[in-house]
Amino acid sequence: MRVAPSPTGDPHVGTAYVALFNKALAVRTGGRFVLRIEDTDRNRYVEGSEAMIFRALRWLGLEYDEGPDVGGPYGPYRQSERNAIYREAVETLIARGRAYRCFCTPERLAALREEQKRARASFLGYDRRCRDLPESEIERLLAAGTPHVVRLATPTSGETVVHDALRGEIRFDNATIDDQILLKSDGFPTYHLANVVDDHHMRISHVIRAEEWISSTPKHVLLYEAFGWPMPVFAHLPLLRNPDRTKISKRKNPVSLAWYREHGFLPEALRNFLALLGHSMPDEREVFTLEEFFAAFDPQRLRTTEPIFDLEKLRWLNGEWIRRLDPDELTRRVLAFYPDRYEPERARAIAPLLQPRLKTLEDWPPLADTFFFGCPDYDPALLTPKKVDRDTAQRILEAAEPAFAGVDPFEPEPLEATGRALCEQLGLKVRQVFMVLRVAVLGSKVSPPLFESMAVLGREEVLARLRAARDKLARLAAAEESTRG
RNA sequence: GGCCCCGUCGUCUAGCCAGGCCUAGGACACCAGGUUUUCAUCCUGGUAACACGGGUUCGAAUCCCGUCGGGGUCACCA
Repeated sequence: MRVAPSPTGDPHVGTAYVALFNKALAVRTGGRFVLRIEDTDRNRYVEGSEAMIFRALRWLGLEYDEGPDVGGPYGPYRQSERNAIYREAVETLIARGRAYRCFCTPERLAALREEQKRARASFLGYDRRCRDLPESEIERLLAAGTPHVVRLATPTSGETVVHDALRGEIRFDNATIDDQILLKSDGFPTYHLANVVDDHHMRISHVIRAEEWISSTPKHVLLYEAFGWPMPVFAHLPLLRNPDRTKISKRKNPVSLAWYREHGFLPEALRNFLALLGHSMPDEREVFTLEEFFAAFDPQRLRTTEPIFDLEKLRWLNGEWIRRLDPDELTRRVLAFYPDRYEPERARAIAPLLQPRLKTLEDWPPLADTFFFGCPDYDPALLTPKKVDRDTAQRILEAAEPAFAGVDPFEPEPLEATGRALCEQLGLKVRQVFMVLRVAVLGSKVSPPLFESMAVLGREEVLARLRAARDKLARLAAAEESTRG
């Protein structure tokens, strides 16, 4: 089993999806999971993206048994380093008459394509002009150093049958199969050749890849046959979709694995979510670990209908995973996510308070910052919520200061007792009083539980904020007074 | 357009292979209620689907055919 991404930019969520199921089957069957870098297109090569692929797969916990940076018995695992193998393979094919050299220029091919399109030809593809070039002509062109490619000589009649483990037999009329280019004029192989040759040499038993490859699979079958190699098992996973059901794409949906990491998604949640798309657990469980997934993975339970990547459900799942984290672990994740921003001990203290309130790690700062960087400069109007006029708010704040000053120990239970006594004393509703205190102490109408928060802040800080709130209210009153006057 | 794949609530899915247990179950989202100190968590309930048409059968979401719909692919990219 293998995953074979191209180093052409940010590692793609589809790569992780395919990797996950390949790895799952490897784990289930005791096979090996291989990472191969398909870097045969020098134009699309992006510096550094290979390292990003390594990192992304490890981040998700999809370690590979063989790969460019871990080695293995069938390396090298980078196609750009395997050119001699492909050239030899191509020579074999030519010698057997299953491939041929083509000297047509890209310009001629483009013109050909144009013409076929204009004529609404049912077959779009190479017209095989070079397929039966006389030996002498080939010699002459070769001697002249004419650039050329090597093409697969597909049968012109009959049909090629692809056995897809998920979809059964898929039949293709050979007349509709193009004479695919195998070796480009720059000497690099195309995907089709390199993929087949490498899968064979690397002992890949199951080719599990995305649905978009179905239509080129007959070419691969033809290649295996031409080489006389045993056929691997093919299985095509459904393509991940945008909300409009088109193939998942950058414009319509985040596809970069780094994006998910950088936006506070947990690897546990992302891989759990991916596993949910296209495969179901026998007991219909939706939240499960990688290990549980591997243990329960059953190729029979793979689906072929194309799933829409629902970010909302991912966010829900991420929240589930955050809630499952041990508070110590949540703290570690947060500190790693926001390096050097939060004091660790206090972060640990509020972690259990914020835990049920986070969907992603990005939800942390708005709730947490008030515990680290002082009370935010909130709108004084927040101190007079519904059913609380200014005088009442003033009374609450004035009474709160001495009341909380005397609480000892400064912990949630006694603080709450004091808070409730205060309500009684003022003859006000808990709801009203607590909201005013919440805004005064935390600077927001939305916060973790009030008294737990106060305990974390400490007596001095709480009293200071209470005083500041009182001043704020007084200034507001004065301002209104002068406006009126 | 040719070829190919796919079609159960808005979304992810169970059920389909081995037809009756399905007045189609679960989850997300949404709506309503409850707990609560705000928000969230948590709990309860609700709306909501077998694309359509034939056929086979005592009986079809499940098997067959067709239609329609969606998607993929047709590069010296993978």
